[in-house]
Amino acid sequence: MEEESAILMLTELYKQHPKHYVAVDCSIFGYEEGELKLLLYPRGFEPAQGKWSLMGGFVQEKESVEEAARRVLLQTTGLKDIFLEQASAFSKPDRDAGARVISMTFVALIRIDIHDKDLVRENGAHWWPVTKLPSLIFDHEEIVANALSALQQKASIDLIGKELLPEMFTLMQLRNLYEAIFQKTFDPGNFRKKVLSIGILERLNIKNTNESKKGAYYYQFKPLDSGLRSERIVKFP
Amino acid sequence: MEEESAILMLTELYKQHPKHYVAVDCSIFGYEEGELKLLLYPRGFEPAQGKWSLMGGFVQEKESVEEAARRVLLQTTGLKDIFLEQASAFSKPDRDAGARVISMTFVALIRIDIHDKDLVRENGAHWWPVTKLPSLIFDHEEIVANALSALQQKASIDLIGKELLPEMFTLMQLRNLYEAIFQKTFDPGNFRKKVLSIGILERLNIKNTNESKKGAYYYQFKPLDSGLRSERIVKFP
DNA sequence: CCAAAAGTGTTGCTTGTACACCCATGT
DNA sequence: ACATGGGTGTACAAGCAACACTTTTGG
Repeated sequence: MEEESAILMLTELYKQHPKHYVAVDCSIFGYEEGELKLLLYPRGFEPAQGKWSLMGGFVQEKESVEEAARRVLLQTTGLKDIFLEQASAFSKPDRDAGARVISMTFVALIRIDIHDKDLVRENGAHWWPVTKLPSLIFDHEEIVANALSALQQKASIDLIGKELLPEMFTLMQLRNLYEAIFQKTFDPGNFRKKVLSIGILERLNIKNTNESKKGAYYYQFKPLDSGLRSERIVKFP
Repeated sequence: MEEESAILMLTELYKQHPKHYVAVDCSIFGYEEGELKLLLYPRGFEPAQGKWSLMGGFVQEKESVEEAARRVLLQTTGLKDIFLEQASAFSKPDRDAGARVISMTFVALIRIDIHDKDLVRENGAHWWPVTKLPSLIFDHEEIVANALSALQQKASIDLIGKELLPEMFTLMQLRNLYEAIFQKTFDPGNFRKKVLSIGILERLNIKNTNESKKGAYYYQFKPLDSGLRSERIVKFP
């Protein structure tokens, strides 16, 4: 009773303060045809018709911002269990033309080879190479720049690829992914040695003979439960 | 006109969604007597009376979350122009007993030697060594853990100290700060060489003779405008 | 045969790390 | 005199970058 009335008082205290719309905006990255790509949606209505936009949505009453972001991703790509990480909050009072909206932004990594292409097409969405992005709505260009540098940061600490590449991949494919993320080339020999030295890749006895004459072994990430996955890279680029 | 009515429609669209209280919670770090300390406020009322809490406040209509955080910091420490950086958002629907509150958290670094001690005392606040923190309200312990690792991350990329130490400091003082942040010792000789090799410190012709028999030169951070401050450390700990 | 990628090896440079060592001085 | 921190030097190991070289095979 004591306790309950105390909470009531607290609730009263809060009422002096304004409430806000809270949104999530997701920078959804994928990798295809040697390029890092971003999933964008066209705006069908004014203001800013014709401009492109990150996928987003509003945070509802009984969900955390992460849950809201996962809901949005499921709705738009049909995928559960994808990599999702908080980036920065964007909150300038006038950042959205419609109303004051505080946006929590996320970085999502998706395997383009398994997402629901029909669902994406249905929404009019399009995968844009990050090197040739169109003009974006509101402050979304700033959000994307922020997401990209968060992605680079992550890629230089952890070996990513599980989230963006197919189950099996060659070391050249992994290197091309890293070159797409950092927009620079890596020495093939050194890249191979560094990546293998981490010890989280497993060579399969299958070769890819499409992309080279000699044929390159496929690799996969060791299963998470298979004992020792040290996981850490000290520094990448 | 076209434009205005379009914005009206947009505003209508937003109205389907709930609004939320948005708060900022600041992990305010300082350095004193060889220890890294966190500024905490006692809760004078139920629920959770007697527990301690981070300094926070609600985001108002016409301010960004950063502006809200700066406002809170000014109110509680009397300091403007302090280092402030976003950490993570915390948003579980039931994280606050009073109501559903979404909290954006920040890391703030302040120089204990110049903050307004009276103002802090007035609020009943207390500087706690991070190694001996009391029990905190709600999810604030999780927020602090997150802030601490963000601080370590930052300290390993940039040379911090300007934000926490007095204008002039000896290299031992700087090393002690880093030892407090990482909770490990650093080799004095190696630390000195590494830090000086960055080239952003300037030796003064003044010696500190209090803390050692021989006396140690004071250093300061080179003024920002003095040409080349490369600023980057590759990796610290 | 030749181009192109796969895969391995070598070498030199930079960095980190663990120390040893002398210096200055207050107690 | 000696303990304490200041400051410099050295020696070894680890990691990285540049690049040479061999292998394989489709065109």
